[in-house]
Amino acid sequence: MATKCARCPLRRLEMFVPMSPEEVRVMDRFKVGELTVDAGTPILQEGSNALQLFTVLRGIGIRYKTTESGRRQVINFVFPGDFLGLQGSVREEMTHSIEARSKMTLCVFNRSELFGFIKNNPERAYDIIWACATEEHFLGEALTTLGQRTAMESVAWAVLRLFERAEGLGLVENATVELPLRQQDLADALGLSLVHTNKTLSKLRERQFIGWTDGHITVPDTAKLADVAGVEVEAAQPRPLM
Amino acid sequence: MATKCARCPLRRLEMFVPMSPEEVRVMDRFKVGELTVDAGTPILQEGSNALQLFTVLRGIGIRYKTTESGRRQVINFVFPGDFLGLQGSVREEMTHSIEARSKMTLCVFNRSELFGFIKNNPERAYDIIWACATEEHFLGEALTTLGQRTAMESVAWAVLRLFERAEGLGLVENATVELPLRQQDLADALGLSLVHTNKTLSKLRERQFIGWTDGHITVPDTAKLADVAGVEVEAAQPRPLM
DNA sequence: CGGGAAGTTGAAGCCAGTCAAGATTTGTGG
DNA sequence: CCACAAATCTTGACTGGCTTCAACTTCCCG
Repeated sequence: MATKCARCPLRRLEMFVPMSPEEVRVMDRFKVGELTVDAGTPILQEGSNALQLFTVLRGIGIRYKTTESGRRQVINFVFPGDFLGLQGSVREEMTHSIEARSKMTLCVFNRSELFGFIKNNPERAYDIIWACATEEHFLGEALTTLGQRTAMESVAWAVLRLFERAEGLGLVENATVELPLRQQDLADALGLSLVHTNKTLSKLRERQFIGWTDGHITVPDTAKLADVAGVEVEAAQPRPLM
Repeated sequence: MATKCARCPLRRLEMFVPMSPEEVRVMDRFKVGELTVDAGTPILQEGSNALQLFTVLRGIGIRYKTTESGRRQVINFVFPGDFLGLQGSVREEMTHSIEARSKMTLCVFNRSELFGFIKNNPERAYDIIWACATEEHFLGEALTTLGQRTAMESVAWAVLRLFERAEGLGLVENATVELPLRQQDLADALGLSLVHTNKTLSKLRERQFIGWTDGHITVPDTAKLADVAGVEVEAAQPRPLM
């Protein structure tokens, strides 16, 4: 049985902007179902023209593109509250793929109803714009990382941002998150080889800036890690939840 | 005297989605003025909280971020029809700067009126989402370029995409565009050193894939250049014009 | 207990960065 | 209109951070 939006566990989190009961009811009507998938399942495919939009309720995923030469670029990591499939709805087709990294639960919406929904709910249109602008901000930072930072700075940056997102979602206990990511995912996100990513992680571990064992990431001091990365710690901004 | 939207030279171009006369009138009321700046002028600053939104009417610019260590990452190039300052309107502040590379003319809108405007014009909300999703698509491709492609592929990719955008705007004559970009801009966009960018451009010139002299870029055969870059030629999609 | 996926470590080579100097173009004031 | 300065482009030589190749370890699951 699908979760009622009013009972959505995410809405209780401080990081999400509250909605009025009426607004929640509207979301409930827009929602057409729920999808649960296992780790490793593709959710949206590059080049496809999916009929659905999703919001992540539970679980972690990755967005990635594949080049003609068979290499893979991880664009971003997907966390609960993220909105998936907008590109496929607004443009002709998806330009990246999304795959589950853990078991995931997704709220499903009909793409064909999107325009009508926006028309009647301008606040939600604004929320979508917010999400999109935020994604753009992140990608700009990622681009700067790949273009201008050393491997050491890049890895520190990526671990920091992952940790910060998890923290906002209350997934951090004892300065530790469980994230089912492989070193290969991180390497592909940063444009580094697996070998070099591994060696860089080792150095960061050695110097006690991070812990990364067995899918558990520890950051004892985000300020110190931010310093290694050459960036500022980013305070979690309240975000809208669709 | 500010140009009336009904007489906007961009609207005549095939690449922009037509608007009804009434829609154009609404845009005209939203527009509060026009801004003309010289090459080199900063238009929006990273970290600032600008009160204005812009649409580019004429001229070329660059978006870029600066790192703490003083390096510069060019995020994207700005062309006529582009919408500027959305991030500053929706989020707390701009996360990148925008600077004119040629003399530019911009249509000015009030940021404070944006929400009301969206509310009353859901088609425009959809257009903003479209623009944002398209930017996201581009940034994903840029990320893939920096992360996975060689210098030769990267430079070919960048020149190709610049050329394609210019072509859609009717700026290409005899397979040539005039773009007031320095090699340093291209280098900073691709995360390459100026020296290596220069040498790579030389090779592409030698092999007749491109011409780049004196701010004039020539691409005799986009398909061949796309082949070097390892990407597909991207057909110009019709885009909304605010 | 065997096999595959993920992580670890060492060694060798190269792509791209850095340093340096000169050529060419552009701008500016006398 | 010339002279000088500043910006941009070009080319060569050297260096090093990261990639690639390869082997080994650890962990898990049937």
